[in-house]
Amino acid sequence: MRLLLAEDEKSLSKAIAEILRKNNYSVDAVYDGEEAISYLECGSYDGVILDVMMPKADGITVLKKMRAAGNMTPVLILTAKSEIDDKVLGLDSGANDYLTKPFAVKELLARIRAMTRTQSAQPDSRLTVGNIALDTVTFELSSEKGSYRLANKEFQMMEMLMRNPRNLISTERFMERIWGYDSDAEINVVWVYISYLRKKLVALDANIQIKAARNAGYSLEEIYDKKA
Amino acid sequence: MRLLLAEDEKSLSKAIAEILRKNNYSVDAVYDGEEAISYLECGSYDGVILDVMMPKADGITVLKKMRAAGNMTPVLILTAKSEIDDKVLGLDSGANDYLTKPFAVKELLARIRAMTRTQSAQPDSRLTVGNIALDTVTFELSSEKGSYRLANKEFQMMEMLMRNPRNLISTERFMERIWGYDSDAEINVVWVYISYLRKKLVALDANIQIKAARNAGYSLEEIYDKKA
DNA sequence: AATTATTTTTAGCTTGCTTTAAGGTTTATA
DNA sequence: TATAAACCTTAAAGCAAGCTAAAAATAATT
Repeated sequence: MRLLLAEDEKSLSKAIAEILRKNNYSVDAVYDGEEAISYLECGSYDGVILDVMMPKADGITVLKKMRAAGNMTPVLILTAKSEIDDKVLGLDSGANDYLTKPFAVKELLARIRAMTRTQSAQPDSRLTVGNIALDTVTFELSSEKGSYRLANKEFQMMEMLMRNPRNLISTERFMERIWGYDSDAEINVVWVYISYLRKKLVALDANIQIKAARNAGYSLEEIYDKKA
Repeated sequence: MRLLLAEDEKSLSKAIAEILRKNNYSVDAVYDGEEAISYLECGSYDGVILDVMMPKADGITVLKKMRAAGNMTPVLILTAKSEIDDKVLGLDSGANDYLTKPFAVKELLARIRAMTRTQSAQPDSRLTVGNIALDTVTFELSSEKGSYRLANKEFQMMEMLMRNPRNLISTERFMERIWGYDSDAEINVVWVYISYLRKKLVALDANIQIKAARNAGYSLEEIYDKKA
């Protein structure tokens, strides 16, 4: 599940991002409204968390822009003020929910779950590329040959790959998304998981493979000449 | 007994939800009309409590939509105004009962009991999965081997599992549904009840089991290879 | 008030996911 | 073709999630 977090206060942003990652979300963190807008233009997210007070473009502006552009991704507004005006403004502009700071972590998680469940639960429960399917609910990677229940990190890596087939994803991007910007894990860990995934793909007799592009990253490609 | 509570005023919603949970209902709380509609689409409830004044879609609209979709779950309308017009409007649209705010807790409970008794008592008095049955009236979990009377929390956990066999239910979802998301109980408590239930299932010689998916949740699965 | 039933916490244990480490392989470049 | 850097693979150590028994706390009954 992919989330965009737009919150300018760094320490709060880091704390939230870490919590979300611990709860198996892939998080992109941005620190101002303009950044948020440009991230929303390229990436596809399952949910967006917007602070109201941000430099360059406030949360409501970002929200209005994305709705105007036809982006219906569910949005949770964060606001320090609990004034009715702000709430109404947010909801009128197309927010799905709001939360006033300070908030309980549990409540944030519950609201994100509710928001993403209601809006998008059904459509992308299964990702398929080639003869391989990934169930985003049960974490099962399967083909007609059988299936594996993926572990967490493994799943997130495969999810990123399968959501962008043929697209190059850099090692740093994996690290940033899944482990977080300031994680002290070695880059090596990505290689290890790539290796695990490849082994499973072979066992599943997949007609797709994870191709490495030296110095650039990885991409999911179809196999045309299975010489077996 | 599963209820959907749609009430946008947070503090009131929390209070009602807590009271209902204390009275052995499983409560899903939502805070606007759209959420209510999408919850009604997926879940199956024994009763619905709808506030009239809500953002995005008011209670009457929600009610009309669900009736139009053929959903005959009993509905109790909550309204702050005591005007006849509102009441009539609600009942005309297919509500089973109404209550004007403020109301006495006892009255709310009595009305919910009455409403659910008349309309839906019959259909799902027994849930069965595999060789195991759960009586939702007497709280008895049974097989041909014998039966246990489950305690409250135990029952609610088993009910959630048996209503969605093979489906993954996250630990947080259990917490949210049964304890409420603002409960301060440790997540641990879910593990404890899972353990109790498993022990009983084994004693009942069940051909179903509760499977854990690390970091994801639990699911009720059939056992194919009982090696005994 | 005492007993019993239920719910929650505690704590030690087990399991298996995650990460590191270490040695191997490939590819680019001198 | 030698070297280095990037990448691959496996095994094992480290660590967190989950399990369970038992005790403590709370609620319901007698």
